[in-house]
Amino acid sequence: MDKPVNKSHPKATSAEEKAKQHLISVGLYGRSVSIISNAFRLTSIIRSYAEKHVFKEFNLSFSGFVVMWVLWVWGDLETAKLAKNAGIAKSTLTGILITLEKHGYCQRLAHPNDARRVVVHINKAGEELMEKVFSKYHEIEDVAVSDLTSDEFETTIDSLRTMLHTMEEFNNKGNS
Amino acid sequence: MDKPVNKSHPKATSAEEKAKQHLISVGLYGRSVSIISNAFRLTSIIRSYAEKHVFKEFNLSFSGFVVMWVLWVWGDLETAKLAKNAGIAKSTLTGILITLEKHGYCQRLAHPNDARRVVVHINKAGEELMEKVFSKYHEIEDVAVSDLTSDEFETTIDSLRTMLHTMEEFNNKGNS
DNA sequence: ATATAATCATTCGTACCCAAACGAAATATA
DNA sequence: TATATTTCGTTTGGGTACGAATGATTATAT
Repeated sequence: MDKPVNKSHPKATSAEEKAKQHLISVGLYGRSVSIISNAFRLTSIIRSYAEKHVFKEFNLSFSGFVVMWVLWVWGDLETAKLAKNAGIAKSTLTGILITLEKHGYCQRLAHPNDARRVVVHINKAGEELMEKVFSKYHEIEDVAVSDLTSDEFETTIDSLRTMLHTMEEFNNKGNS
Repeated sequence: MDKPVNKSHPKATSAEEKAKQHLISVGLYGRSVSIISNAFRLTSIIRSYAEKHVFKEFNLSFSGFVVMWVLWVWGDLETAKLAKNAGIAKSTLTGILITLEKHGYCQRLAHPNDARRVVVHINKAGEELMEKVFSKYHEIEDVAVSDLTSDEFETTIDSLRTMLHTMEEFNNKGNS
């Protein structure tokens, strides 16, 4: 799967190079641009590809997939935790759950002790869905990393975890 | 800015570990999950942080920022190219341009030779906006990479470029 | 020259997305 | 035991987000 260690550096896309030149001209260029904006470009492409070639046939949006993914991994969850883990606002979740329930993938249940709360339960159809959809989606992930060397692969896993950790802490400081 | 070379491997978040265990239990775990889903989590956090702490005060959505960014870097552009470079559908761009024009950041001009086409021009107010907004946004990018070692930094730039290139080619094969 | 086809941006319908306002229910205070 | 206060999910309103249909304009064929 992984390539051997020696490899030349990949060239920047024309968009990346154009942006760099412009930023230099206005005195705002910094190297972190190359990491973060390429991360955005990459996730954007993977997302739209998955939406078109995997999720569409199951009447699933990307966010619908993420919500189902969280339910699949964590099991029954209250809406507040579900929204947080899925990275969306709880008001957004309401609409997504309506869509998911319509297709029978999950259902809202009353909380046994607290009539304000709602527990979301993944249905049998939802579990069967996720086994099919995730394995198809995962094929795309495998394609995305298929040209990385072993060293790049391992280092990039570490880097993304580190950046994620840094931003989560940075984010929490502003909300406390 | 960059850290020295020696560093321990960062731990996976509880969400990543939980997901891994579940995927192993259903026989669907692959290592690429750790890269791509963490990339999604990272960009999602950066995006929402920037929306809340940078873009909001300028009446700018994330997509509005990206559209302005493309105009800023490339100069006047026809709508089709603008949408493609911004990574959104043409029909989406129409609504975003209405919002951006309302705030005076850009304007639509008639194409000199072809009455069907529309050229989007960045206004003076738009350029001044971008110098302010981009430098603030860029501070977030710098925070995100601030805990990477020099080696991680350089390798991750290469990895992201390679993955981007792989996915762009993969994407083009399906559309030809 | 006139009909047909290709090519534009926009509109439409449906779904997502958030913050703020809302109403119901649980808890704290008196 | 009233009555605030807090804590829930949902609704609302403005703004994306997409594919498909639309209508206007240009290019091409006959």
